[in-house]
Amino acid sequence: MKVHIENIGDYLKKHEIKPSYQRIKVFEYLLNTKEHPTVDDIYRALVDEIPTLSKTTVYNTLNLFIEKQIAVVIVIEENETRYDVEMNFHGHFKCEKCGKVSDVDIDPEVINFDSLNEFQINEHHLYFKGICKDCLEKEKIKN
Amino acid sequence: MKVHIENIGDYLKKHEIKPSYQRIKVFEYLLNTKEHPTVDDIYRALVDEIPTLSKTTVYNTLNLFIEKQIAVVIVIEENETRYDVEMNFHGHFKCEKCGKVSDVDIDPEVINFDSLNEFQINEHHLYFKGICKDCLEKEKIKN
DNA sequence: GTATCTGCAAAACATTTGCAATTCT
DNA sequence: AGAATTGCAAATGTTTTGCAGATAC
Repeated sequence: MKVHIENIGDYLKKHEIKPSYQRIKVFEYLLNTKEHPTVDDIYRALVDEIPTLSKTTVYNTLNLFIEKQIAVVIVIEENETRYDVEMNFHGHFKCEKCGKVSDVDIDPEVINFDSLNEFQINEHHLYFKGICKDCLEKEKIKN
Repeated sequence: MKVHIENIGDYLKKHEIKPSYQRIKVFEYLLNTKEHPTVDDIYRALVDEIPTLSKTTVYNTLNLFIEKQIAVVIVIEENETRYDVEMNFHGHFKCEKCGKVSDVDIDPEVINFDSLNEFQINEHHLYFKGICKDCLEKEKIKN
């Protein structure tokens, strides 16, 4: 599902982003995790490896990625801004029990409603909330 | 498109909400406007009529509406929490030019993807961004 | 050596909380 | 009077900004 990227430095350069150590690490983390992390998740995941890291740099880096269109913001809940580097068309599901956010494959053809014809659509955001498989099974076992 | 409600006081009572003046006015505003307003929009719209109104009350009121399930939060963008009292299944479109948020009719049947089968879905949120009809026409006229 | 990038501290916002005053019945 | 509601002021949390020092080419 995730984009395959040979070399992060080259990928950043291709998108006019100078590949600093911090930027490579943030991008690498976004690429390797499936958690659609928040700024705080990213910061906490990297601060051990980069002890001087600041949240400002994480913010700067993410805003740059978004400007250069190699990442998108996903906001499933208020007060919880998450980031995604998977740029293919897909939806997101958030489990209300465990809080995990998963990707959902969606055929873009399906989202061609008549009611959208009057608009020029630039972005689709499809969010679903509920209970994930794992949490459903855990509940079954309990009962 | 909007729900038809005879009497807001009775409607609030039916949902176990004591119909104070502030609550009636906030609900009335949500019902009559199509703008999917933010807290600030609501506050600014009502403060002339209710000069003692505070944002805290608007927040309290909206949180109560959400708890009692007569309103929902819509978050199309980070840092922009909006509210909607239309509880039927529908999507939202936000114009990137004029900032207006419109309702989008969607057949719920269409949103039955195989990829969602492994989840128990409790909420759907469908957001679209782009340029609205009016802004597209304004651009045409300019050129 | 000059541009850029990083990260601290402070500022800017949005939302929540504690609590005292007000209102409603 | 008693219970609920309102709204001020302060607290909290998130994101942005200004700027000085560090880093890279």
